[in-house]
Amino acid sequence: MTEPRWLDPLEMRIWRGFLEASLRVDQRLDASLKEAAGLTLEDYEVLVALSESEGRRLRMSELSAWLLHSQSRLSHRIDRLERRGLVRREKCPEDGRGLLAVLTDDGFAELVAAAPGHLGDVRGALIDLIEPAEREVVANVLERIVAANRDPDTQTGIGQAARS
Amino acid sequence: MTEPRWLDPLEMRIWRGFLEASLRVDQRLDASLKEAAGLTLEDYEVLVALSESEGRRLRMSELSAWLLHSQSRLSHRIDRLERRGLVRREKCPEDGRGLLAVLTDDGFAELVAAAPGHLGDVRGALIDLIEPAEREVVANVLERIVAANRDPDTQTGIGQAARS
DNA sequence: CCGGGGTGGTTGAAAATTCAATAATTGAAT
DNA sequence: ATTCAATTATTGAATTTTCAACCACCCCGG
Repeated sequence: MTEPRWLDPLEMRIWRGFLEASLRVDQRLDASLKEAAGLTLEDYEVLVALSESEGRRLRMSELSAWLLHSQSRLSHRIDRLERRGLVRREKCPEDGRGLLAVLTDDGFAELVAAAPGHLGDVRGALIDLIEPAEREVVANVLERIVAANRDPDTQTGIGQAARS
Repeated sequence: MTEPRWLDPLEMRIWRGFLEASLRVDQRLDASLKEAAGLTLEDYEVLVALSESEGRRLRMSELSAWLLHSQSRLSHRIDRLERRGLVRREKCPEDGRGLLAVLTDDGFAELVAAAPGHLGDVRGALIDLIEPAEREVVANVLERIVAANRDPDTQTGIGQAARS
């Protein structure tokens, strides 16, 4: 109950900026992708993950972990992509419980068609806005944030972990 | 049309880091807030916006613009908050079309109760991870990103924005 | 071989979001 | 006054996400 240390102006700029930048970049990329290719940014990420994997296939559980989504959410999403013919499910040979999401040729083709435009959006919305001299700092900060917020919840003194 | 310039390793670290950091920070704050106060991060943002406004009230349209949400989405969200008694609607005296979302005393109390814990989370998940020497750069970059992705018009010229 | 405990994934219903259509009001032009 | 276009917000249906229950299979100990 002690008086919390409030955010000073610089900290507030970072916090608000982070929140708004995330939203805006996401909204812009999503809208652009949807209009140009009929794909959600999430759909696109699914296709990317599969296309970069051995045999263009991935276990459902690995894919959901990579996407930072629940298995249920992924399952429904794959349903929709499968209905559109961009992905199909295959039984996992090594583990009878498992399923593989496999990128179809159609799916790969849609990815290839969408990629250049999307790449341009990523540059326009984010990358080209960061000066070369700033890039190393930004990359390091982002990676530190990712690491600190990775699942192993028992994070280093999060200041207020003592509140079951 | 031309061969797209792919992302180099540093650019890729930034892009991936940005995407993952956004998701992780959001998920963590949302989970923490939900557990500690029964509020979504979005609910919380609604209460904050109202609490900081004249008379703790705001036009629906202003609120939705501030939150970067559609009016429909806000309307449904206010339905839920109103059902819980944290917010109520009032007719706008100056414009018969308008409605004001007004923060109730209960709503303000919940905000006050949730704020210290949330503030700690924001520090733990984001602010404290950025070295003092890095902060100015980070704030500037984020604000540049926000500005470049603000609604005005679809800066279709993906190549690059205005070169000053 | 059999029985548990744990993992991988799906399912369906509930909750939230999006999308298109609608109603009410304003401001401006006729 | 009256009409017309634009603005404000809500509504309900379709889509998507979340949540909890569930099934099938793996692994391991008896």
